[in-house]
Amino acid sequence: MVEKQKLTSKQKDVLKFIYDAIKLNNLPPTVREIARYFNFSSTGTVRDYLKALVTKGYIKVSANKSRAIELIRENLFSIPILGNVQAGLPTLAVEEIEGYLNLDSLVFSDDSTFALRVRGDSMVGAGIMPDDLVLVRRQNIAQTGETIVALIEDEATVKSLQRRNGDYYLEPANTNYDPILVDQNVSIIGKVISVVRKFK
Amino acid sequence: MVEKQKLTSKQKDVLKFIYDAIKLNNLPPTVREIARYFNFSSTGTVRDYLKALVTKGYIKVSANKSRAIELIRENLFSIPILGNVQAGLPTLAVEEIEGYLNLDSLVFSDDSTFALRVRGDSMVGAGIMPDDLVLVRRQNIAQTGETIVALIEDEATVKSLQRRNGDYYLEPANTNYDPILVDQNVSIIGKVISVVRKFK
DNA sequence: TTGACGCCCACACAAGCGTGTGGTATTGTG
DNA sequence: CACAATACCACACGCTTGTGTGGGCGTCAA
Repeated sequence: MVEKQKLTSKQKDVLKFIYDAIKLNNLPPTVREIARYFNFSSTGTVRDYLKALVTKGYIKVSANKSRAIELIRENLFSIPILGNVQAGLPTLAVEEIEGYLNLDSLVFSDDSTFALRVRGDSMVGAGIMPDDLVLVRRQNIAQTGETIVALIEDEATVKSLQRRNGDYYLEPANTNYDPILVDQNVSIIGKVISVVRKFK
Repeated sequence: MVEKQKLTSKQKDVLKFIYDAIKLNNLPPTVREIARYFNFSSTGTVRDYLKALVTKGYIKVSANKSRAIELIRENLFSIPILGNVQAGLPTLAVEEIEGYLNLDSLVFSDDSTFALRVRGDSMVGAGIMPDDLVLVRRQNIAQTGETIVALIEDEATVKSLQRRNGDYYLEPANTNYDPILVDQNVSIIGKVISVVRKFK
């Protein structure tokens, strides 16, 4: 990792303005927008600041592109997954980051993906609780062991697909319920690709 | 709830390109960059697409500003929640939609939100399984009954905060484990706001 | 005292850019 | 059938934009 050099307070001001613009407007400022804000009568002044911020490792600018100021930091669209958490830290330490939670596949889902609110407790053993939301990709086949959504006489249910003695069963994860034989009354709607639970 | 208008597949392509540009380069594309990517020989074509995306409520553009394309997150990052599922439908019927799963809070988060991979089975009773990801909002206080992340001697753990006889306890949701008294060795890191589990 | 650096300025230029104004063709709906 | 929407096109206008080239003044370490 490149050592970051110290900024002067004015350079910090400029960086903060750029940072705020990106956060608030989702759009980096132009050279002239920066100049206007700081009452610089010359765009060259801004260029000097940007150059300083670049050489000190705080931003990245692409040549000949408008608004092409990039903050050197992690992506806005993902959430860091922490490997471990340390005490008393107000912000995150970079070294702790194990990866990033990427919800891309959900964001640009086509019509074949939907969410279903879980009713009943037949899958609590698999950590799928009542009122959880399961994300389902529509498909009418599934593999053994997968968690699926099936339709039993017009009722949607979330179960695990299992095979025993050549027959397929919808198996609950709760000993209070019995497995259901997959026959012509049962159709597979889709496969559960994710479980999401929100707390207030 | 505002009805979300459908996009054509080409419009979706354009929207995805914009989304990718913002995500990858942290910079919305210019009209001509979009035209170049799709081999449009006219910028007017792009304007037509942008206009369609605006009127359908997916983006917002500011006049006379370069790259001023903004994603409207509520629409982009949501998935329909179905109240019930009907048999044999290749696509979704609008009447079924109970609401929208908004992943906004997950996708766009500030620095105070992070994800933590759950280790151990102490919360399986609450549907929080090993290897699940919990989304945590940093805060050092919590209310009784909330699921929290606490630090016990430098080890992060997910538990339910409970109160008994004037004392606070970190209570597991697994009878194999005992509650832990909240004393000076225990500090609250944050509150679990969501649980996400992904299936391959 | 030389030079690097921070912090400003003026002016100019070519390319970049959003927008305006006009088209054509196809498709689906009332 | 008319009409709207979609999906493109050409061309031009004028503002916007990053960049080039030049300068000045002050500070601080070598």
